[in-house]
Amino acid sequence: MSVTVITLPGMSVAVISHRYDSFMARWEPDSRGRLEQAAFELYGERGFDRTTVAAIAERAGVTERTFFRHFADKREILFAGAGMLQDLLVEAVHDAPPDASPIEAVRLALAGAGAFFDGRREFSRHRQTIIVGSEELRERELIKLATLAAALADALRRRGVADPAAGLTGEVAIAIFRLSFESWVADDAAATLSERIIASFDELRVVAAGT
Amino acid sequence: MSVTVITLPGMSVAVISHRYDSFMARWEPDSRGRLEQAAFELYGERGFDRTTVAAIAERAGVTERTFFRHFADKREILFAGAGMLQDLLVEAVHDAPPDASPIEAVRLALAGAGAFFDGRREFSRHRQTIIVGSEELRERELIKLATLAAALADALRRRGVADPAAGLTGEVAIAIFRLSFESWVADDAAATLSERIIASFDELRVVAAGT
DNA sequence: AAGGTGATGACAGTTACTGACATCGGCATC
DNA sequence: GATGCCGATGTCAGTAACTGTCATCACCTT
Repeated sequence: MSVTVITLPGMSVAVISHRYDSFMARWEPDSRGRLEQAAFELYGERGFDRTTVAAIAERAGVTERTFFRHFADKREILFAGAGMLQDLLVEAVHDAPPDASPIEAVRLALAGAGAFFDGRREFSRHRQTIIVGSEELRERELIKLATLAAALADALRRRGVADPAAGLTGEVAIAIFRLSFESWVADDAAATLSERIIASFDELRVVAAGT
Repeated sequence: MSVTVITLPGMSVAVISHRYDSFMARWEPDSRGRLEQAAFELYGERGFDRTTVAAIAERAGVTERTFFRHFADKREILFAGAGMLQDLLVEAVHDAPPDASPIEAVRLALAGAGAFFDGRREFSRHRQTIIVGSEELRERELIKLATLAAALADALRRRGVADPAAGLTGEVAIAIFRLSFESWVADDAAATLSERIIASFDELRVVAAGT
């Protein structure tokens, strides 16, 4: 049997190709996926702080030790998909038209990523509710975004963007993503994430000019 | 005897006015200051991760329990002064000329705060070395800065700045502060923090215009 | 059939943090 | 100057997040 787990921010799809195992394996397959689901449920039910790793492991039918073999710590289970978003954005920056300015390159990348989230609004909202309910989780979210900003800056440097501009553009891009994302999950208004991102870039131009 | 502790980011000065106590108090005074110093030393010697709270408490001559009465957790001891920087900046934004644009207001505030740090470069460098050496500490630093960004945005709203602009300006200001601070502690070049901050705002105008 | 491998369990140990209660100098009040 | 409250600390037991180490055993390779 082969198990392929596709993980996106907070969401994982386990593609289990049941080659119809001769009989039964020693353990239920996809313990990692079960852990993710159990954690997501429990964090939603009781909140992150009042959920123990023991409870997650129990619901998933494994031991605590197995939890820590799959996830570095109790928070990381909610961010397992962050690497994928980063790859997506870095690639999009890399693939932007060669003559696009730095800000234009990240604008295109973020708008593209926004489209990805637009189909997952309810899920994103649930996840965001969990995260904002815990200081620890917000810390982890911030460091993931900071890493992302650094990766974007690197992608820009590989496009030939010089250094004060590359770092600054990366940081600004992430700030815009964060603000747009927050307003998108908080509002019930119709605007999509992509639209909000694009509007934020316009707003940035106005704000930055006002000196 | 009266003990006044003046705390700045990572640095605390205990002003002990020895009114020459009748005799000796029950414990050595300023346990909080001794804890800060012990922690700072040990984090520098062994790194944050390999320093236990027990070791800090022992060097400071108190019990572990006392550590946690003064500081919420092992990281917070390095950030006890963050509130002061925030008050400084918020006040500076509040006091900016009424006709200053949002970006101009935060620019003035940050440049002023930069001047404050300029006299503490070696100390800032030491502290920064400790922080970048630990993922946990970087997380804490990021959430402190995010809080600061929110406080700046609030200060701008009180100046009458409308909402997409206020939030965005706050975030951008903090991004600039962070980048400038990092380059200031990393470089040996002569430029002061304030100068770097001002240069970053100029850079921002150029970057943001390039759409 | 033999042996290697990978995912898991079992279990003991460390460390961060919390709650509850005891202690006792200093100070205000009487 | 005796009484009593207060605030900072100590003491101690407990919880929960992690880590290191070794055992187990279905599966795969040879």
